[in-house]
Amino acid sequence: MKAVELSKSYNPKDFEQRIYDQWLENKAFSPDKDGKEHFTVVMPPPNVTGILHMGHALNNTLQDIIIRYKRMKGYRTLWVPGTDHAGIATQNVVERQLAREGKRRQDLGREKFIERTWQVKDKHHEIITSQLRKMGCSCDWDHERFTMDEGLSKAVREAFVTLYERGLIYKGQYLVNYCPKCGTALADDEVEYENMPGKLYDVRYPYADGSGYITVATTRPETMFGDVAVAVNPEDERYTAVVGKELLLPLTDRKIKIIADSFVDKEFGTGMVKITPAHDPNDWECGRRHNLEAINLLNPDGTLNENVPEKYRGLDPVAARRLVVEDLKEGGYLVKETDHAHDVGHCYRCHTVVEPYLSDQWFVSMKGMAQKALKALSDGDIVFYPKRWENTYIHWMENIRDWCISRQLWWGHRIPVWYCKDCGKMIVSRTDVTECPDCGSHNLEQDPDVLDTWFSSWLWPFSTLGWPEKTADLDTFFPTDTLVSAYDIIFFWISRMIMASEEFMGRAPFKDIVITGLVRDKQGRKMSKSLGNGIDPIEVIDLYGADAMKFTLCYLAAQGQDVQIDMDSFKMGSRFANKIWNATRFLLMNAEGRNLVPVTADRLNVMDKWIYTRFNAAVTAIDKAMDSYRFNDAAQTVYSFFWNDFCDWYVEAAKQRLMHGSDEEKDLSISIMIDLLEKSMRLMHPFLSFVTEEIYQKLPGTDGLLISKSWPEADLDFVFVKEEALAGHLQEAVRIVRAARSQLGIGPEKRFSVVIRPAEGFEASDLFEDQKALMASFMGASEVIVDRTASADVSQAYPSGAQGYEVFCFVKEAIDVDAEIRKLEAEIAKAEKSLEGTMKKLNNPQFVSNAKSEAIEKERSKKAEFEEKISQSREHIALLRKLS
RNA sequence: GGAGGAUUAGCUCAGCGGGAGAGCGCCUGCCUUACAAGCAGGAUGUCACAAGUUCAAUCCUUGUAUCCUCCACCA
Repeated sequence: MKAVELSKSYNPKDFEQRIYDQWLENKAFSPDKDGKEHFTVVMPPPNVTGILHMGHALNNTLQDIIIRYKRMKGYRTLWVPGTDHAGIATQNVVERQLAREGKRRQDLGREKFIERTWQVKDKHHEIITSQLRKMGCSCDWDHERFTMDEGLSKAVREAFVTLYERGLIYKGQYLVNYCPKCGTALADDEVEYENMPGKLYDVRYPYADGSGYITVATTRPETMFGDVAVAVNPEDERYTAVVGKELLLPLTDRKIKIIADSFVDKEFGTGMVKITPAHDPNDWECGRRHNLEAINLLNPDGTLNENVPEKYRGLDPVAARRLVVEDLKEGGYLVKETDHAHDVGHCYRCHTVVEPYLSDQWFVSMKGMAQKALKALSDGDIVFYPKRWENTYIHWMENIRDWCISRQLWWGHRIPVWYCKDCGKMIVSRTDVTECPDCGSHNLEQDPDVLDTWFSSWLWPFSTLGWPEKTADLDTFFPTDTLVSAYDIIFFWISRMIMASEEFMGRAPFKDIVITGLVRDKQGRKMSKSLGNGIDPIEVIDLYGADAMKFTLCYLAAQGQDVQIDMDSFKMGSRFANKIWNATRFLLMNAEGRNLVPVTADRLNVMDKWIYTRFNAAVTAIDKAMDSYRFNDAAQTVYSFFWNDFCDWYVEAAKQRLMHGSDEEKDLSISIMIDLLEKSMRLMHPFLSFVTEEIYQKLPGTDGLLISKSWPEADLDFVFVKEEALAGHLQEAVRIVRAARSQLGIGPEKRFSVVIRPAEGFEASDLFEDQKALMASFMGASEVIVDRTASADVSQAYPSGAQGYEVFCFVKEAIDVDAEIRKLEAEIAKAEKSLEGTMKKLNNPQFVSNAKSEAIEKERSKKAEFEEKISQSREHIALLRKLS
């Protein structure tokens, strides 16, 4: 045959782009119409605010590996790609742009602002999808979705209106987390708490009747203008007498009462708490229990409003606090200030301090949905990998609170609610409303707010497949199978998808939930834009290639543990890809002019049988690893099979036959290796997609694309347990001689003869005899003699050995006798120590009666081994002594 | 306050109830007609600490220490 010649070095840039285009042209990512079962993965949609980072690379690598594996296994695989409009985050990006131009969003107006945001979306979308292509993601672009495209917008409305009709969505005035900078409400889990230094102020509130005063402790004195009561614990005997008395609120002329409420901690501060319902969640609850008014002190921009005395109006809370403290001090109200570190909520997008803020918002009632979501887990409909995340999920679901879904933003899905400005009617509708159904007025106004971003992404597993329409896709590919995500969005996204799916589809959206770790830098810090410690996947691809990146990430992705990497980490994948390239290059060179023949079991020698056995073991191990999402195990198996077994041992051994064999032997040898290479490409394709595809297409006898070929299922006809063990002995003998050579400082150019003396009944004696030539070449020996009777003059040689045989290297002149004797003595000491441990076990009657029989058997063989080692070494010492 | 994770070679990390592993780094020798991004050989560990369970513990249990993450509360 005429073989293709590979370029001298591995250069992924030469083919990665071309291969990806080829996959696209051949529609290789489309679900195969004839497959057996479906297998669906939906990609967690990246935000269109930025570009993909290493975390995305890890996620998408694992998804791609799963998808490619399942595709080769014959499933109808669909991987749905897409992006998320990312409400606040994207709006912030645009607002920052505007700020640089000295403008605010109000200067543009809603329509123009949204238009501009779409441009930002388009730009980032372009970058993100090109990154995914460069990574080699085999997602079906025909199924790509965006959370704000037409179909998904329809799904959002359907979900909103349906929930409203089911009484699960309501509107009301509540205390919500509010970011003054973003100008919008936030959900509870969008607030990040950070411990900050602060002060605790003890403030005197005088009794209204002038009979003295009480002292309250507060960290936020500026909110005192919203105080409507002071609370004490009903069981606090210190204060039972004063409950009900009136106080005069300092700096104002307002009177408030002392009330009793059990939420007050007697131990904290003075045991007296000022109640400010509009500015503290606990106070809000307390106020509701006691029917107290809530006085809102804040404007939407976070400054103090007309409900505070004039001199404080318009100030931001920090400035107001300073002034209030000053005035309290002056009025003699401030008793003391103490340092008090406490957690302060910050906006998860812009990191501004979040204020509790009283406002009209829309909420989803969550308790009922959480119950169903919990049941999905307990029924085994969903399974977390690793399992420990189930606790996190359960805890969150059991403590769930209603979800604030309205956002005072412009970028997002407009809330599908209209208000009639004439009769005041509220209309919740799936379609746009232009006429009031009650009074017929056309004077309608849509709710100005948009929905939380997650209100669209929680529908992702079915909205992307066409819901609420009954589409063929939905019918075929839903429910999806595996979701791969990092743990930081279990609450935001995963939990809510499960709830939405249970609510709207009546079942879980996916079965397996694979939680990956976070990607960190070498200092263990999370990679982030602000720290500037992120690694751009494209940089990695440019330097090492996509396969190097994929393989390295997979190799490091152990069981949801965080991975710490830097640019150099990817060398490992790069070296491996290079190794594959070069092994192929060598084999193709040797295939030149040869006839490829069918490989049948009866024509195989012991090394052939060994490598086929190893191959099948690798297949089995990878199947097992993939079934439990142990990606690193799979990657390690691939690596050690191809590099250590195939290249280092098998191909090296085959060189003998290739160089010195008959034509027939050469044909057989190269045929076997090409066969194994072809199978290896299939085995490795999920992990190193580009280089395996490129090579596969150049192998003789292949046609079509590797991506669409079948997985190399384990072949029991090519598993040879006995030969595997025999080949192991051969390798060991080779290692012994190589080690001796290295230790004695004998260069590779120096040849010497080797005598192997097998013990009686040693199982590999015949093999050694048969494979003398091969062993000699591995050992660099001038000749190998297998001599059962030790007729050679062994006393002139360097002695060594293993269980079952001894090895004598005829290199008398190189031996430092004293050093070698010391070494052997050390080995004897070590073996004696091991023997002691083994004997302790074997002499222990409880071990013999309780331990598993394999364990006992193993100890017995260890005993024999150690004993042989000791006696062998003693003999060798004696031999060495004769030399000096 | 609650929950979870980590602690194994110089570094990054696998692993496992029965003789301690990988990659990188390091040392020695090799450009052996695929690959120096390579080949061969080698050194390095009280598997955090302490108790317990077990015939047997790096692995299971409990406690301790250090580090990290999440949740809740914080007047």
